[in-house]
Amino acid sequence: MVLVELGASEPSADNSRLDILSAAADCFMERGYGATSIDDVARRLRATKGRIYHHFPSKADLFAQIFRTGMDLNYEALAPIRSMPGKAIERWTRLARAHTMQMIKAKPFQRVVWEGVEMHLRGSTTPEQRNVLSELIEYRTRYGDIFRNEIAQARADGDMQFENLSIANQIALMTLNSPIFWYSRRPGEADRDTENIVEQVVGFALRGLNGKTG
Amino acid sequence: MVLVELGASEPSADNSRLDILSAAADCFMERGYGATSIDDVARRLRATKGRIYHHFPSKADLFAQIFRTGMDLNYEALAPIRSMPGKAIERWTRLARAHTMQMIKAKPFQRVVWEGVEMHLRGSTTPEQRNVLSELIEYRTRYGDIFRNEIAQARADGDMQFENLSIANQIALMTLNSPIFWYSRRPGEADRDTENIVEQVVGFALRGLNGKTG
DNA sequence: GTCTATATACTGATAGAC
DNA sequence: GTCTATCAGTATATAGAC
Repeated sequence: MVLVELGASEPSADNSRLDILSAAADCFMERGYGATSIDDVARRLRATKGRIYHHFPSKADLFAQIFRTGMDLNYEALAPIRSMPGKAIERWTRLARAHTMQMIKAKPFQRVVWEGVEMHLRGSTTPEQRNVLSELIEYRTRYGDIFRNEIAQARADGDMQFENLSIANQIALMTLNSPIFWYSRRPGEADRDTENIVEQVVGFALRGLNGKTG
Repeated sequence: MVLVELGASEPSADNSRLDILSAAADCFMERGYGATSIDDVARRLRATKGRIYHHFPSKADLFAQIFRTGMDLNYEALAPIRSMPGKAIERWTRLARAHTMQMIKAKPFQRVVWEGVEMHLRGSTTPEQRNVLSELIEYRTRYGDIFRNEIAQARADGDMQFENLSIANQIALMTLNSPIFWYSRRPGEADRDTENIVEQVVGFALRGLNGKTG
C-alpha cells in the first residue's frame, strides 16, 4: 500500500518509518497479529529486523501505531461532513459513504483497527499491549459514537426506525465495515465501480435502519 | 460451554473428548487460534497437554474438529426448514432466524468457524492446516449457498431487490453472523429476550435486502 | 541506520513412567 | 488414559560490528 497520501510532513523524507508501517499493515492483514513475526515484516521489506527495532520499540507498539494511523484516516474522512447542517439521516448517509470508502481504500490499516478492537473485546492482551491499546480503544469508541448520535437523532426526527439503539448501531457499523473482509480490488476496476460497491453497502445499511429518504 | 446437547451417543461416556473440544473452543474464542497454546487449553481443563495429545493428533486437527462441530450444528438447525414449501422470502427468513440463533447459542464454536474461514481467505495456513481445512471450507461454502439460492429466488419472485447477488449475500450473512462479535448473555436474560435480539438482526437484514413481506 | 550475531523464553509435539 | 520430562524449532528483543 502507498503511504505518501498519509499526510507525511515532507515528501520522501523519513520514508523508513512509513515503509515499515505499511509493510507491517500488509502482513497483519494477511496473517493476523499473532501469526506475523517481526522477521516476516522484515522479509517483506527486504531487510532484517534490526531495521524495524531501530524505529519501533516493540511489536505491540508497531501494531498500535498502525491502529492509530488507521483511525486518524477515518476521523480525517469524516471531519468535513460532521459539521454539515441539515437532517441527521442525510448526514449519517454521507458519513457512512466516507467510512465505507475508507474501509476499501485503506484496507490493511482498517483490518488492524478491527483486530485491535477484537483483541480488546476478548481481553486477549498482554499487560504491555493493554497499556498501548486502551487509549486507542477509547479513540475508536468515540468514533462509533459519531454514527450512534446521528441515528439516534434520525430516529427522533422520524426518519429512521429501530428498537435498540446500541444493537442498531452495532449492526449498521458491521455492515459498513464488511468490505474489509470480502472486498478485493479487481484488475480493471474504475473509481465508478468502487463507488457503486459503496452505494450497495450503504444502501443496505440505510434500509436496515428503516431509513426514509427524500 | 455445555456440550451434552451436541448429540453425544451416550450420556457421560467419552466425556474427555467433548471436554477438550469445549475448552479449546472457549480458548480459541477468547484469544484466537494463533495466540492460544496447547498449554492454555490444558490449563483450562486443569490438566496437562499429555491428555490433549492422547485424543487429538495436533493443534490444527483440534481446531478443525471444532470447526466441523460448529458447521454440523448449523446444518442441523437448517435441516427442517430447507424442505419447507412456500415462498423463498419466507424460507429465507426462517433460515436466517435459525442461523442467527445458532450464532448466539454456540458462540465459541461459531467464532472458530469464522476464524477458519478467515484463515483460508487470507491464505494464512500452514500446509498441514490447509489439508485439514480445505474440505471444511467447501462445507461452509455450500452452507452459504443455501442462503444465496433463496435470495436469488426471492428476487426472481419480486419479493427482494438488490443489485449484485454475491455482495448482497455477503452483507446479509455478515449481518446475521454479527452477534458472535457483540452479543454476550446478560445475567437475567430470558429466552424471550434472546429471540427479540434475533428478530432485530433478521429484520435488519431483511430490510437491507429490500424484502417485501406480507 | 542497518546489519549479524545471540540471549532468553515459549511453542508444538514426542517418549516413556505410572 | 494421564502425567512428567524433554527435544527441536521459532519467537521477541538486545548488543555490538560496520
